[in-house]
Amino acid sequence: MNTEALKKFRVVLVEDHPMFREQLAQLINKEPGMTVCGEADNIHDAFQLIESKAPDIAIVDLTLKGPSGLELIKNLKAKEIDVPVLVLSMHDEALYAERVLKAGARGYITKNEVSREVMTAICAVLRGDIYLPGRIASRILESVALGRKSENGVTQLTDRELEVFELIGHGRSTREISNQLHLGLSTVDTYRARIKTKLHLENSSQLCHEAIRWVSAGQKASV
Amino acid sequence: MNTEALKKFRVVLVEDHPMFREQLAQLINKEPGMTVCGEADNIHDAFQLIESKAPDIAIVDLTLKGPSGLELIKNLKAKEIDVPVLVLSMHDEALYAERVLKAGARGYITKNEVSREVMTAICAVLRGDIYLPGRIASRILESVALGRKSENGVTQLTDRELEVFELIGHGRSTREISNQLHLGLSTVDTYRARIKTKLHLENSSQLCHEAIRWVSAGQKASV
DNA sequence: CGAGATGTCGCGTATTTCGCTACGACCGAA
DNA sequence: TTCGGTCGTAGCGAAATACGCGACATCTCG
Repeated sequence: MNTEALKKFRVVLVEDHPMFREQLAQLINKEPGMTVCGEADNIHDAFQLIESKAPDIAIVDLTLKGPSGLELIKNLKAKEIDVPVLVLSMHDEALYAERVLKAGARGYITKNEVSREVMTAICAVLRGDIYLPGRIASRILESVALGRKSENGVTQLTDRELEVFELIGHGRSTREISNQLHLGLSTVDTYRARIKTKLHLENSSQLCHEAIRWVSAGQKASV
Repeated sequence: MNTEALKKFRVVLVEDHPMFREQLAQLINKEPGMTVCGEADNIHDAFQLIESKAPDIAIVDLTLKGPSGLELIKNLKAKEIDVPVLVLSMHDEALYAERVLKAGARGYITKNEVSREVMTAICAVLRGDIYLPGRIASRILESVALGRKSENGVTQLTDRELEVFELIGHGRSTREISNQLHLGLSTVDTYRARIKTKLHLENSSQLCHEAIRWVSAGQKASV
């Protein structure tokens, strides 16, 4: 409207559901102090966009077609492009939150939030804060309180554990793994248990789930 | 605006992502000839809502927490509640479109559409037409034309089986699935068995593996 | 040296899987 | 209309697996 409105916060959206992106853009543009300065639906375009526009904040969906938003965050960090990232995810899981935070994101919200929550998060991140909904924050803090030495995720697995983890990710059963690795059944079982502990997984379904995601993500995810 | 606007089309929304629902509601209410007359985030509430309000159209998300939107459509049909349903799905696959159409829905669009496309679909369904984006329509016709013998795997799963398959793909255990779907444990077990047979899978590890592959591939483009 | 991490394994119980059976509803072909 | 097939639902019992606990030998690092 007037000249003083020039100093709006500039936002980049990275989200591959056009409809969702559109509405998110609308939500942001409606806000007097903000404006969407670019949109992308894959990490390649997103990277270039962020590099060229240097926005005040990037809102990134975690599950894009192609490489996930996590990659984008890591790439940005690797290239030392210092833009605060707010992750918008479909997954209501502390595990993902931890990873993206570790990768350098400044906030993690899910698509289950109402838009007010989203604005709150955006503002917090713009202010320089880190934003996490209480539900997820408490789960993360819990695991930290339980004596976690920084390193989250797969990095803290021992060689053997990782080996087993990857075989699980390839759809092998415990028995098959024990044969393939010439180990006792119970040994593999122990590894499974330890992996579950380290990765904060509840049961074997989740273990399987994470292992497969890990494997098909091509390992390059979290070095 | 004026009195003649009284005869607005009344819309019910069934969608469990608050943010998305909110924006969708706004989109509809912004339209002069339409108004949102109710919202629900699960099929139980949705059913009662639709029964009591008798809207001119229901826009239903396919993937809700609990039983899927497909169930809702079937229930409505079973009770002979005759409201046109427009399905809004995350999946860009003819597979789902076919199923919901067969169940009685009058339209199928994905969250990949821009909002104008959504309005187009709503209007078409209100007019009594069946609406399908060309991309999906052609794929359906194609498979019909091909006589349908090809049946590559997942296609031949029944609705229920597919539902279970997807939940497995999200890392849910059999127990969790039975709770979520309000089925007996053994029922879910039967579905697992049938899925394994149809997909030629040896054991639960492979089932899990395939399910997760399917789910994570399903969000992106398709065949 | 001693504490802790790692690789290896077993045991007993709780849970899950798996193969089989079953049954009503529905649907299409004979 | 009857027969055979599919679908959704569910139970049962045996076998397999998961899970929590403990154990012990190395190895490594402070």
